[in-house]
Amino acid sequence: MFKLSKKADYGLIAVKHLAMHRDQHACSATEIAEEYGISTMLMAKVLQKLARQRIVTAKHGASGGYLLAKEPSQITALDVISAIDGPVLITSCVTSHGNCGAADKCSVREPLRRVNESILSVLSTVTISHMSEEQHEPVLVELQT
Amino acid sequence: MFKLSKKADYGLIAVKHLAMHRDQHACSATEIAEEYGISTMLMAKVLQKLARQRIVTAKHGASGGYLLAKEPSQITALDVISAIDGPVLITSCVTSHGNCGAADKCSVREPLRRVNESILSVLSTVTISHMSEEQHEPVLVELQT
DNA sequence: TCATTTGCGACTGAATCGGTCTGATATCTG
DNA sequence: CAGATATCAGACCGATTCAGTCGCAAATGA
Repeated sequence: MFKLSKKADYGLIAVKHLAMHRDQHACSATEIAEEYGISTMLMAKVLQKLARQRIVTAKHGASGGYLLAKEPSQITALDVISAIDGPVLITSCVTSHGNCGAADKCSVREPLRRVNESILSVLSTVTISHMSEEQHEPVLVELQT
Repeated sequence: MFKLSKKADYGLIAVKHLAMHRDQHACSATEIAEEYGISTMLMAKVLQKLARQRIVTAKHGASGGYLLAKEPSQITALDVISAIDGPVLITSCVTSHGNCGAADKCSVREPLRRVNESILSVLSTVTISHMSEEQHEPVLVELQT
């Protein structure tokens, strides 16, 4: 298929939540999870991955929690998704460490690579602040056909 | 993740192959599968799905096979992918028949719906003839942030 | 010191996916 | 007509992936 994992979904929810409650207290995983009716353990796991990629910063201890590490306008959807699910590659063959066996025969690799680029471009154009605003100005993304 | 299924991959390969061998004989599933080193059974299954969606037309019987049902410029990557894997929905909640339980709470639904639109737009801009051409003129896709 | 909270890895059950097999039907060829 | 060649449809299986859980360690505030 062609779907976001639930974890990536939860990651976006969490980051947007943090963006909305910025400059207030740090939000714990439990707090965010309960707000949206998501399993606490799972939300914790998601936030840990975001912290490891320096998208959010963690504060240990009582009354600790998470805070955004950057401005909402500096965090893209691609940042969040790839922090949780790894690099976004629409084809299985164009991995970093090796190709599929029929690489030389495969006639769709190059076109798909360009489609992949375009999707990355879409995902990195949408920032968390975009996702929080109400008005939606159209942006043009260049697509190499 | 965010990946094309192998079947969709094979579908694109097959359709592109048919586009290149158009106006010649009909290509059988076996012929295409062997050309690219793919299992015959699997390629047959993929072509059946493409035939059911009227992207290719099947010719039964000896020296039969498949032919493109439309011009290569009229077949988009989205057509092929959704014929094989079903509708392209990046979020699991925005299905046609029902929402996730936390739909009212979920704050990322609407932004993700717009991202989904943009991806559909990218995929439906790329046609099979685009994927066969050598030169690649950039096209601008509108992205509703 | 103690409660709270993150960090990390191991684990499990379920769902999806890649791929195969079987049998039926349609059609061309000799 | 007989047989070879193809598509068509659905059941089936094993492997991988994914969602979600658990336990324990480490950090930190009260």
